[in-house]
Amino acid sequence: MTNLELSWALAEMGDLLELKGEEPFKVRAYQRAARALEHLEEEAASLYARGELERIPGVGKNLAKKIAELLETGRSTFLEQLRQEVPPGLRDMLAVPGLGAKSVRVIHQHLGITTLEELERAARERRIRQLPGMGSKTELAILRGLDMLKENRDRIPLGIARPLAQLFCRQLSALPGVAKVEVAGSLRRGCSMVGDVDLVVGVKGPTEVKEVMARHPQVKEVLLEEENRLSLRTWAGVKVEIFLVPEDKFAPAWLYLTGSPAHREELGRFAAERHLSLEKLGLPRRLEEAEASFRSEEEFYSRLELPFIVPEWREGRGEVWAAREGRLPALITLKDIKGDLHIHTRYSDGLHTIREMVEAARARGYRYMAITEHSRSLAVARGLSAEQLLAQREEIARLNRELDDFVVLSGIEVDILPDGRLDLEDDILASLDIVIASIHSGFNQKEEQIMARLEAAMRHPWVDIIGHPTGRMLGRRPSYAVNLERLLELAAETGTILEINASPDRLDLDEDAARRAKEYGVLLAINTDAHDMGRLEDMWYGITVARRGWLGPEDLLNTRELDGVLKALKRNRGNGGKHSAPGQGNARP
DNA sequence: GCCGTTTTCGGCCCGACTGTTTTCAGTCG
Repeated sequence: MTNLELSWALAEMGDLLELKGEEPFKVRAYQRAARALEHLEEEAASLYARGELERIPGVGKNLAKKIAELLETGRSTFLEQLRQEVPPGLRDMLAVPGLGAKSVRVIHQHLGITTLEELERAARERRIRQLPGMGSKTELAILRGLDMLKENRDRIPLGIARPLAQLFCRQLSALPGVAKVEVAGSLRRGCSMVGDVDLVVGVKGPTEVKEVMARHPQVKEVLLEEENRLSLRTWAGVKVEIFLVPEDKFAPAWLYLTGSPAHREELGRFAAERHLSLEKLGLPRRLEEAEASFRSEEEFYSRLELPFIVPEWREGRGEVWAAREGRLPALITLKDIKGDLHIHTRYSDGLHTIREMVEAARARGYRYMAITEHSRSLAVARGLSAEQLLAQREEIARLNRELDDFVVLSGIEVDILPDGRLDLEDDILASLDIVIASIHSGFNQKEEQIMARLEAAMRHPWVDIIGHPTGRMLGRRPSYAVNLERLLELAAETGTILEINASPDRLDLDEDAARRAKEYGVLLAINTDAHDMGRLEDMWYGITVARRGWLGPEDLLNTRELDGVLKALKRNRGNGGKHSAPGQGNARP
């Protein structure tokens, strides 16, 4: 059993315990362990083999036993018992914004409701408002929340779809008769939200792919089965489409299934101009018509005298002609990234120490990183006071004296308070190497107020970067009332860098905003906002956003060497290009 | 249920916001 599956199991136990009314700290212990497993460097199975499960942060004797059972048997008697005790639909109800475990319990106990459908009916029939502690507003909030869920139904964030796809790919690759497995569809194109997980399986001879997948422990039901196609739904509600193709037809099928349809249309128009037809070049009109016409996508594109167009660009936004005319940006890859400028550690709400995060960053080949904890007002994240921040700066200075091939920048993710002030004094901000300013409160303010806060931050002499500029949480929370054009205008005017927050929960700025930013000449930084070592890997998601936004390495801050990064910061340009000396209280630009 | 540079018990993530309420409970970040 993989770490991911263990994590899912523990998270489900946590949810079910919470629905049972267990004490919050116990529930949190399960959730914390689930998170730790999700991003563990090493497979839990090998830790188990060495008897070291309890080295996982948040895993003690009890959880180690439960994990061991899952690893040994693939099952958990505890989880199965919980599933018996708590109706499964209650867990779905937790996903309704505004509904927590307490309310779900009240609703279940009084009305016997166990599904989202029953919940909606009860709300429409005004039966929720009669329950203790609930009123008409709660009832309306539930209906609104259900609407939002429906909108997002069958839409999964990339960050959930991708690990699941990788898991299935690995397992399918190991089956006899399978030559090759790849992801296709919107997931391969790197869309932030995807409808389903499309997998293309190239087969050579008899295979049991369909049989194995139909009884896979992650699979809840088989939606459709055809000779060369299997459609599934997982327990987590993700739709998975598996397409079986003969090995020699793999490339055309993969190209076809990757899409997008708009890209295929654009290719068609481009081909027509040249009196060619896509079918004759080997791209089928329907999957069933795929022939063994080319062996790689590169080969197909070259038949059209085009350079290879990466999946992230295949959206029918003019990429074909741009490719032809050499107007596509240089392809950015993970190798272009020289450092990560938004990192949390145990000082605030991160999981690992500065040293551990540094080691993880060095292992990725980075040259630098910025430690940017939350500031004081974000108490939930144990935000740092000025004193704690200065102590941390000392530790960073000591570490830097030790390191000869890596630099740790001392920074902060300072809160932009509801009134537009920053959460730390100017002289503190001035003494740091880099300052990210972010909004974490007052999400419901009107556009005027939100923009006034962002403007104040961007005009602030010591704010270098605006973190997750729109505040959206994918599939969970819309952005606050940002006027994007005005934001970009201000960023350009003030020389403030905007973040592409690479956390798959956010992807903020998104690809469209990133593309607009480039037009405004605004510099962008891809930051992971990592709270543990494993999540440094989220850089991949940020790269995907950048590619889809047609950004090249030159449009980004952290593709530069450290010297170039420092020179691009507002604080080091406003005063004649001199780097600010820590603690000197530099003159304002 | 986890954890420990004062602890093997008693903390642990706190405060704003909202709605349902006459003083607070639940949710969320």
